Amino acid sequence: MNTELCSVFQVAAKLPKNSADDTTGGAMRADARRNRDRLLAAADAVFTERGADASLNDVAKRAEVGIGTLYRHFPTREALLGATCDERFLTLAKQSRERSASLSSIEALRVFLEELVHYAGIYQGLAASLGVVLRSGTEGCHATTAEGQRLLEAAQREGEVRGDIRLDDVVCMAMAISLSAAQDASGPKRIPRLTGMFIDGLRPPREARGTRHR
Amino acid sequence: MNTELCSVFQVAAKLPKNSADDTTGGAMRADARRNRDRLLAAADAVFTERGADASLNDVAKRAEVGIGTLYRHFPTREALLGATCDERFLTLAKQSRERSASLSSIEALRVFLEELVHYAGIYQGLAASLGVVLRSGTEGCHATTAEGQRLLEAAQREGEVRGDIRLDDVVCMAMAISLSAAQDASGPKRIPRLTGMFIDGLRPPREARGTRHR
DNA sequence: TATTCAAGCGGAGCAACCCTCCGTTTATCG
DNA sequence: CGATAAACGGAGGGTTGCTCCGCTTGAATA
Repeated sequence: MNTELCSVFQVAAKLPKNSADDTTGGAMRADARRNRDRLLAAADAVFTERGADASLNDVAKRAEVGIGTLYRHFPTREALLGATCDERFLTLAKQSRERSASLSSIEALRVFLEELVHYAGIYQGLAASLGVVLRSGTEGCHATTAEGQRLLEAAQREGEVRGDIRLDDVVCMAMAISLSAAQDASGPKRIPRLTGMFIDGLRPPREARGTRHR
Repeated sequence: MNTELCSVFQVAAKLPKNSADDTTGGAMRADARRNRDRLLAAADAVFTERGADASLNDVAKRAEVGIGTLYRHFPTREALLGATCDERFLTLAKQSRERSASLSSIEALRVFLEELVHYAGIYQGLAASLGVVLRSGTEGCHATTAEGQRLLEAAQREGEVRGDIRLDDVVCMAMAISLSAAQDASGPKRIPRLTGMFIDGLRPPREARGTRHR
């Protein structure tokens, strides 16, 4: 069915209480917590190595955990993928917030887009569902979209980006760039150039540009 | 021509002689031709119904043909997908050639991209493998990539598109737009805007633009 | 510390799918 | 009408997804 691509992360809500690094004073048994963490680490390794559709048996094996345990913690592949990426998106958002203070609005947006492209490429095949992923509502994804929205609006307020651009459009760009970069060995080297190019495309006609730089 | 273009046609050789509607005075046995046609019809039906990653056993069953026969005619899912889309891509290329005579180079490229996005959506989930499908080597896929290359080079010659853009990049844009549009109900309406946005990103900085218009 | 039991574990096992291999059938040609 | 090579078909081996259920164990309680 088509749901493979689109359903990524929809299931987010069903996950166990505590996120990977938790601290939500969990009612979770110690061995369960341990296994969950091992699974997340193993999943990250395996997905990195073999792509987002690697065998879940491999993940369980690498975690030295029964396959049943994997499915109890993460009822679907999407749930596992979601939990695995969530942390990363959390740090993406956080780092962007810190960094943006010392950058111009358009430059902050550019770096954000570039980072998004990188994150979309951490697992082979993840880029294709990036849009849905970000809409999943998990903590990290929510933080990332909120940050992107913030940067976009700031750039628009300053007249550095056309007013009719939406965050979805930026996400779509990230998908395209990531897909393009994944095609051949020289891809990664082209990311900054492609990113800069498309950010340029977002700018308004020169005569109408910039309340700040004028 | 440049090596980039070559990558688009790499796999071309492996397919059977005659394309879907053939007329290449085939050395193909009558039963083979018949089965091939039935397979194409069945594949189109099944892919339409269940998406581009439907079971190939189902396709064979619907065609009332052994699974071995399916694989002999179409060694990979992409080959089958490519052959199934072949006619459509053929018309895409043809219409683009006709249309482009009365359009500016950049506008012709924009419409081509938009059309490509539409074609990528005929089967649910086809967009995800659009790049591979276009490389399947069927006549229509070849015609479409050739046409895209032609439009791209024309726009570049006129200084309307940056020289370092490759056809692969354009295909990736189509994939991203199609995937993005497939994500929600309002998607299709956003296709023209997204397409325009990407085309804008392809243009060179304004001061360096256009040998023709000025 | 000993007892208790639900939460958690693990992996056998079934179903679905992909794809190959090879014995059988048959279209075509002389 | 043979002869023969092309084409057929589906059994079968390998992989993966996911469930189910008997066994293990953490930790609450006394």
